[in-house]
Amino acid sequence: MAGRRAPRQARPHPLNLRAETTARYPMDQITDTARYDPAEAEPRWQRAWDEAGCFAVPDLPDGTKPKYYVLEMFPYPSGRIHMGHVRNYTLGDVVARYKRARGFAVMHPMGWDAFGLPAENAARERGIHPGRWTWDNIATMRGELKRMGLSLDWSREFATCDPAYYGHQQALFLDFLEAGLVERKEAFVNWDPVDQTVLANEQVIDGRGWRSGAVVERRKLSQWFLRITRYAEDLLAALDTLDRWPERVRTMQRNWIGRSDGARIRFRLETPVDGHDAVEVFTTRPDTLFGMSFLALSPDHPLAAAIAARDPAAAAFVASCRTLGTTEAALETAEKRGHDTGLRVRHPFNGRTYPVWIANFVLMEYGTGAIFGCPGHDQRDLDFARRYGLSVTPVVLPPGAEATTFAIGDTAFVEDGTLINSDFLDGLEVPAAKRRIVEELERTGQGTGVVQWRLRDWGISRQRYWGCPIPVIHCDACGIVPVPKDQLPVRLPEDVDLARPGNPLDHHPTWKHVACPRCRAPARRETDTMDTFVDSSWYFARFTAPRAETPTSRAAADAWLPVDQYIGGIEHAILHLLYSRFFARAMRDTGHLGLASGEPFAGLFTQGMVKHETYRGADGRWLYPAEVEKRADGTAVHRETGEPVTVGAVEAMSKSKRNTVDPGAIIDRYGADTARWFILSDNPPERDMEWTEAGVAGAHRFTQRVWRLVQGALPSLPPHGTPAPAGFSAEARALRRATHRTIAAVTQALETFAFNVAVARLHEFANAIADVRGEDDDLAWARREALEALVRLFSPMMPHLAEECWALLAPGQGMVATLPWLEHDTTLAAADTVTIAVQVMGRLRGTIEVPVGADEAAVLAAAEAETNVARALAGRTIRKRIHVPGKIVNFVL
RNA sequence: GCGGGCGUGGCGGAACUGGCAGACGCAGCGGACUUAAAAUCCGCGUCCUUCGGGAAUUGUGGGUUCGACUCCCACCGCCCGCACCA
Repeated sequence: MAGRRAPRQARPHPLNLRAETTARYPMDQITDTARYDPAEAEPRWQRAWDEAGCFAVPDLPDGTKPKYYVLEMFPYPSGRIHMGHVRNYTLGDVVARYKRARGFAVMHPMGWDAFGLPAENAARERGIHPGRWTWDNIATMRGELKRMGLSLDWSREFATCDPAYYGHQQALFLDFLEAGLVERKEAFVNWDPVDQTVLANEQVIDGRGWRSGAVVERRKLSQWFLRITRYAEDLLAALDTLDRWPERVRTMQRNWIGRSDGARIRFRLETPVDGHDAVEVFTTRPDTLFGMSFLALSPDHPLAAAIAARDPAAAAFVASCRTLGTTEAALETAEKRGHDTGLRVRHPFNGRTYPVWIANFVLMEYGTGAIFGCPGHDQRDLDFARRYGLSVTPVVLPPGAEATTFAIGDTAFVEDGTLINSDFLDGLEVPAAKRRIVEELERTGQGTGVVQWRLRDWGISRQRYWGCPIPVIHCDACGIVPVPKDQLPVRLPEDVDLARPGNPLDHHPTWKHVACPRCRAPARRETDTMDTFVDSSWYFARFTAPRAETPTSRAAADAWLPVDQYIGGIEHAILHLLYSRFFARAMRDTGHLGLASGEPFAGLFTQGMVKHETYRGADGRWLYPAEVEKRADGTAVHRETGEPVTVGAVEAMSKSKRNTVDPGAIIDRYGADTARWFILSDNPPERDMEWTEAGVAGAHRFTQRVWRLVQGALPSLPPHGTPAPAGFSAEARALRRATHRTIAAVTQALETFAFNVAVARLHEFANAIADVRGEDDDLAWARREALEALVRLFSPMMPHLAEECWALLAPGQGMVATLPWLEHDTTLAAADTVTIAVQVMGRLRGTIEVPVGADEAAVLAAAEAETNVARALAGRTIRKRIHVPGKIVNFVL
């Protein structure tokens, strides 16, 4: 999932391989044996965590600890992990490790979003079976993820392409079918006539298929739909309860669901056509009904089809609209065009008739596929009316305008005002006019007030091989027959021909031919597979009991759900998250979950992209960062050839621009902790970050600095667990204050996803520890306290280094991964004295150091006495003295 | 067009509930250590300075306040999402 729409990472360039690059990095030339060696230490600690089972949790928690479910969007197994994955999983791992230390039973699983088109493309291009390609990629990527030291419960791992997973998905489908949540209906699709397949909207580029280049047709096909619209009201309303979701994601979902309040109005046709004697339109502006000038049908409207059947000109017009494609972009750029059918409809109230047009800008998918045109108060209708010379009557008067002189030019008036030229609505304001006319329409049986949704049912049919088969059978006698549950999973056949265009399951020689489960007559399997978004719509529930015999184990699901913290890319703000919200409700209503709220993700965090500078060689070709050497003078050259390199813009890492950095190469060179620390330190995690070599090197310096700090201090430290001395010097008290303030600050930062702030506080703390030089017993004790705190505070971010330091500081005292989080001591964090800023007329003139809780008179006296302040005050009268205890003094003259 | 968000040094960014703007890191410059380099450590935002300090500065203009990065109004710029949605 993560990475399906996001830019995909490149295959590693040969230059990224370890043997090629590490020799250039200076750290390998260093002979200092005291250096921390992540390549040796990290795998060792990963084994230790694994053997101790630190991160495994049972399906049914024992109830001694509160639960916390951390989930990152699971990856699509595209080949190798990329920096986007590293960022995503690092963020989740910090949360998981922190919450574990805070005493929660933490569920933190990982799996694979393993169905999808790239596997079929790879099969075609390289002759590898999609399953083989996918499982190989999973093996590679699992190894790469394990090297990151993530605190995952790997015993829960699964891949969605495994029949052990998708069989349960088929069972869910059958339950949804029985509950009336699945529907088979005709729908328009993007049809590629060369590849003979349905294309997703994003696979249509400029009206052509992305692979074949053929002009895409709009074709009506029978498709399977999940009835997400049944939950539209709840999916919208419940957004208000998701207070730990980003506001913009909620806004995007609101727009997507798109509630609009309006009316349906019936217009009688003067001459019935083929059984149609009326047209129903939807409008949000029933108040403008008296400003009507025409009625327009979508080219896909049934009445348009009926007209086209009799009228070649109409048929030609409808056909020309079809070739435009269904992408929003294609519709947007299209000019408004129409065809006058010659038919007329009668107005519900004024007795007049108006022409019926077929117009290319009217969408069949929204409302009723027909509109009434009011050019005075709708820009689209106005454009259309001007083009075809249709009448324009203003019926809403802008505030302050004069009814006798007001006229519409090239801009429709779409705001509120007072109704004119509108019979019984005259004089009413727009909201009142809307209410009044709906009453009138309902009273006369010509219309009704309705709520219209933009959200459409979810078409899940895909004519693809590498997806979950839809478990139904088509029988000529019995119709659509569900596959009996005891025959699940319906497995994909292994032997397929992907070279032929069209649906591989459909032209498989034997697979689809089965006996009808009901009447035993020869029948055919459904050959469509499900949209891969289905796979990712319930995986979070399956993780709670990944080996259960049924899709979920109710006890496990109810114990662990909802996910407390979900983390992933903003590119899934609408579809994946909306589909999952729908699935949680549908699963609840079919008994698979107890989740009363229907909300699968209580908290959501969307991380930013990872970007990098781009480089071009002398010949204009893109170069990988690993091929480029930055010179001290700021110029860049090719490492091998020495030719100059042009440094371009910082852009999202992408294969096509080759501005990718291979995580494996970074771990080889610096270790996982360095990569994690850099990713967390650079900027706030919701923003896009720039990956820079200098930044990684800086992060790596810090790991070595910490190691030196601990090693250097070790000989002079009292043993772990030594009781505190009776008293502390001022210097020792200051260090302890720094320790306890840092505990408080880092805790606060981790709670609020301000990981970059946590990193900054830990830098400061390390500086503070290094600044303290004395050897007295009390100071040594405070230094141990500080170093132990430092290590434990950075442990969620650099877990391996933390273990390695902890083993030095407290040998035989267990692993940091199993230690509780530190609590700060408010008393120790409190200062004895405080620095107060002294202002004169709001300008800073000096600072004074006063005891905490000093009385106001003393503080003011000290402030006035400060030399620089005194000079500023000399010869002036103080009119007012402001004193904010512990903060500031301000003298007003 | 509608909706959401953001503007702070050369760069990424920090700043609690309105109280010392620029923490921390990166880059750059200077210094220490070294035969030298790397590594490491120290110092440095701008302008003026009589070296005490002073002035300007958080996109722009106004306002509230003893005091504004923070609150209010107007404007400018950038980013993201949606859109013939009737």
